[in-house]
Order: sequence, then structure tokens, then C-alpha cells
Amino acid sequence: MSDDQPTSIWMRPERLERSGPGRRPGYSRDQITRTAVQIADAEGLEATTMRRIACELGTGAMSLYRYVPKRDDLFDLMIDMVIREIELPDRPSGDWRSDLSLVAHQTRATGLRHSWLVPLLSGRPTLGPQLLRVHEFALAALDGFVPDIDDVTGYVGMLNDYIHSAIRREIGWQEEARRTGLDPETWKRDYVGPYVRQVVESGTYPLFTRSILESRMSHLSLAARFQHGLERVLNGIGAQVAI
Amino acid sequence: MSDDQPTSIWMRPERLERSGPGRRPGYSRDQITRTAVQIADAEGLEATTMRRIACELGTGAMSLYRYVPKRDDLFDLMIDMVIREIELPDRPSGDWRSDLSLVAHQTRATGLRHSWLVPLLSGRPTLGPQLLRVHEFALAALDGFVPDIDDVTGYVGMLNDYIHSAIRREIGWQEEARRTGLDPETWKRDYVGPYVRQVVESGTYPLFTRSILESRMSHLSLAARFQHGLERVLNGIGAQVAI
DNA sequence: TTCTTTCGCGTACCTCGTACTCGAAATGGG
DNA sequence: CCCATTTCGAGTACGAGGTACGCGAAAGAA
Repeated sequence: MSDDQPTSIWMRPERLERSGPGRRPGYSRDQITRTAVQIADAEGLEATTMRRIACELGTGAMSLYRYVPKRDDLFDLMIDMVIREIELPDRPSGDWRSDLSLVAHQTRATGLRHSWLVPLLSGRPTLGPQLLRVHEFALAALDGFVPDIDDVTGYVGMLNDYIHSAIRREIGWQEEARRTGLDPETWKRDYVGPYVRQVVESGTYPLFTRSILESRMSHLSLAARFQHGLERVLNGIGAQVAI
Repeated sequence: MSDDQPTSIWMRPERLERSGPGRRPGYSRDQITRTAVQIADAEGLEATTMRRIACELGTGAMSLYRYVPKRDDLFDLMIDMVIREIELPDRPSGDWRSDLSLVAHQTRATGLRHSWLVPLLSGRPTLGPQLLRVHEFALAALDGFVPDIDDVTGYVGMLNDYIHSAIRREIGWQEEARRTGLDPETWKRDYVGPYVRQVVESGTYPLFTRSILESRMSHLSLAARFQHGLERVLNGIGAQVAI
């Protein structure tokens, strides 16, 4: 990266197909990003360091900076790469409910395959091209059913909030377990178990206690619970949408 | 911290009021946490390092480890300290809508005062005592209006998802601006501005473009937009609640 | 006073992001 | 074919961060 203009990575495309003097690049943004994604999938985001990625490619850490301005920009590229996995048709079907369901389930599947995705996504207001594609599809799904564009944005935002939060809940435990260096079972039993038990036994929080002890949801599969919550959100939208 | 049992910070209370031999502690968890909160408020979470906190207290970094097992645990303590600022009555009023509104606005105010709070909270499945208090209040607000405890949990979760996402959206820009080291105005104009303009002009994303250009929401104050979205969520709940 | 326990904190190790620098390679003009 | 120009690869190094270790000081107990 020759010039260091402070601008989004999406405005700084890789210099490809150059003709002129100079050595030819031996790596590529795509290759580096793919390697980073593999490491993050296998060992978590905190293991995805510049040195580790470079090592995996059989090179030195500084070589990567010919292709990526900063580590943070590499994260943006990683996000965009895996969001490409969200498969959607070119146009919505006309059934907004099943269209939004499709977005939800595809996003969930991708988020679970790459447990670092949603936590990383939450802190970034920047929209990469692939996220833009998914967002546009969701907006289009409600277009025609909701007259006001601000309402369309609002409902899509509400759905996104649910999807992201739900994924985070599903991933939360295993990620926290890895962060503390314990396996999920041990973490649940020895790390939070005693605390939750103490809270329940204190009697100070009766409804929280009921939500733990009397929950039938907790016996359902995670997929079923996701579906349950999704329907709650879609019902919320449907109740305010002209049919 | 003498023993290094892997367990939640809430199960490892500070040893206070000790009687016996040995030097008396010169600091306290509370004092350290308060200092950390001040630094994070003023300079962001990434500036809240062990060395910086210690320096502020006029001591060495390692002294803090007598009071806090790990930096991560200190974060949990910081979260709990500022959530204490969320003021709620002992019992809900009986009007679930205004009760949940109160939770939403109090949480928003606290989240905006401490811009590191929500981003930090999002990644942690652990419930501190103060968060538990707020959660219990929200559950109690819907108790009696929603028969199934799982539904109560679901609605409260949906509301929380909205509140957190909305706060993150409000903070996102300024935080990203600080992360990149630019002031918000410059960031918006030079960093994302050109990209958004390019996206709009490309014509590939017509609905996203409309949501930018035709939005009336964007001319409202942030508080009004929060209120707008909140009412959307409350309407979603209300549509499915026995009145 | 002396012993035992606890605190304060300096030193040190390891890891990380990345600025700087220089030799190697590749191309086009002569 | 040779050399000037440009670009790439990557080693070295700096500063900052979390925290393990260990030692001297302090404070109550015997």
C-alpha cells in the first residue's frame, strides 16, 4: 500500500492486472483473506494475527501489508467474504414472510459456521458489498407491503437485531468457554453453574428463577428456539403490515 | 488473588474486613473499577489498560492484580458498576408499556453516557447482579399480561435486542471515527462518504438508495428515532399480548 | 521482639501491530 | 542484451500490552 489515505477499504481496490515494470505480486488479498478466515474458524479471532496468517502462507508478517492497509481492514474483507455464502435469489418471491425467513436462516447458518462473524459485525457501521446485497434483498422483500421506506428500514432493522442477537446467544457460551480456556461443559458446570445456583437459591429474583426452572424452551433444539423467536418477530411485523 | 480457581468474578468476592495478621490493603475493587470507568468514558475502552489505571492511581500495574484476577473480570465489574445507574422502582407500575419504556430510556441514557458499555456487554453471556436486577424488573413488567414464562422471556429478549442495537447504532459512528483517529465530521465526509456516494450512484441498490435519500427519519433527532423504533417494538409485543 | 501473613510493585517475558529499510525480481527502453 | 525503474518480499526493530514471579515492607499475633 503506497499511499495511506484514510478511506474505506472498499474504495481502495487491489491493484490487479498491472502492466509495467516491477516484480509481480506473489499473493493476493483474496488468498490472504481466505487464510485468515480459515484460522478464525478453527481457532477464533484472537488467534488470527498477522504473524499467524503470514506463517500459514509461508511468508513474513510484513509481506501482508503490501495487500492490506491495516489489520482492521482485513477484518472487513473477512466479513465480506463469508457473507458471500448467504445464498439468496435475485429477486424476492413476493411472499415477504418466507423471503425474510430465508434471510434469517441463511444468515444464522453462516453465523454459526463462522462464530467470529456476528461479534465482529456488531461493532462496525461500515457496509461491505456483500452485506449490501443481503440488506437490499431484505428491503425488497417488504417493498410493496409497507408504503413508507422508513418503516421498511425499521422492520428490516428489527429483524436484523433479532438475528444477530440470537446468533450471539447461540455462540456466546461456546465462545466464552474458549475465551476462558475451558471446554463448554466444564465452563457451564464450574464457571457459571455455581453462580446461577446461588442466584436461584437466593430467592431475590423470582421471575428469572421461573424463566430458568419452568422453561420448556430450554429443552428444544437451538434451531427450534431460533424459529420460535423468528416467528415472534415476523408476527410483530405482520401485525402492522397491510396484507 | 491467591487461588486461581476458574470461576465467575461474582463468586469471588473481595476479601474485606479481614481480621488477622498482614498488611492492610491500600486500594479496593471499587476504587479500581471507578478509575477504569473514568478512563473508558474519557478515552475509550482500548485506553483502559492495566498500566493506565495503575498510573492514574499512582501505583504499579501489578498492584491491581491483588484485587482483580484478570482484566476481563475488571470489565465485568465496570459493566455492573454503570448498570447501577439505571434507576427503576422496586416494583413495576402495572402498565407494562410504560414500564418497558422506562427500562428502554434508562438503558439508553446509561449506554450513551458510557459508550463502551453496550459493545462490551454484547459479547458476554454472564449476568452480573445489577443486570439481573434490570432483567427481573422487565420480566415482572410483563408478568400477568403474558401467561407463558417462555413468552415473557422472549418479549423481553426482543426488547433488549432492540435497545442494544439502537444504542450501538447511535454510538457506532462516533466510536468508529475515534477508532480510525478522525473526528466524526471528517470521518463521515472522507471515510465513508465517497463509498456511499459510489454505491448510490451505481444504481445497483435502488431500495438502499431510497432509504438514504428519501428518509425523513434521518432529519429527526436521535432521541426521536429511538422513540420511533421503540414504539414499533412495543406495538409488536402489544399485538400479541392479552390486554 | 519475632513470626506469620498479606500487600506493593519492580523486573521480565512473551505477543502483537506495524514503521522502516534494503536486497531481489521483473519489465521496458536503448 | 543491458540497465534504469519500479514493485515485491521480508528481516529487524520499536513501543505497548497482559501478567507470572519474587522480594522487601508492613502489620497484627504470640
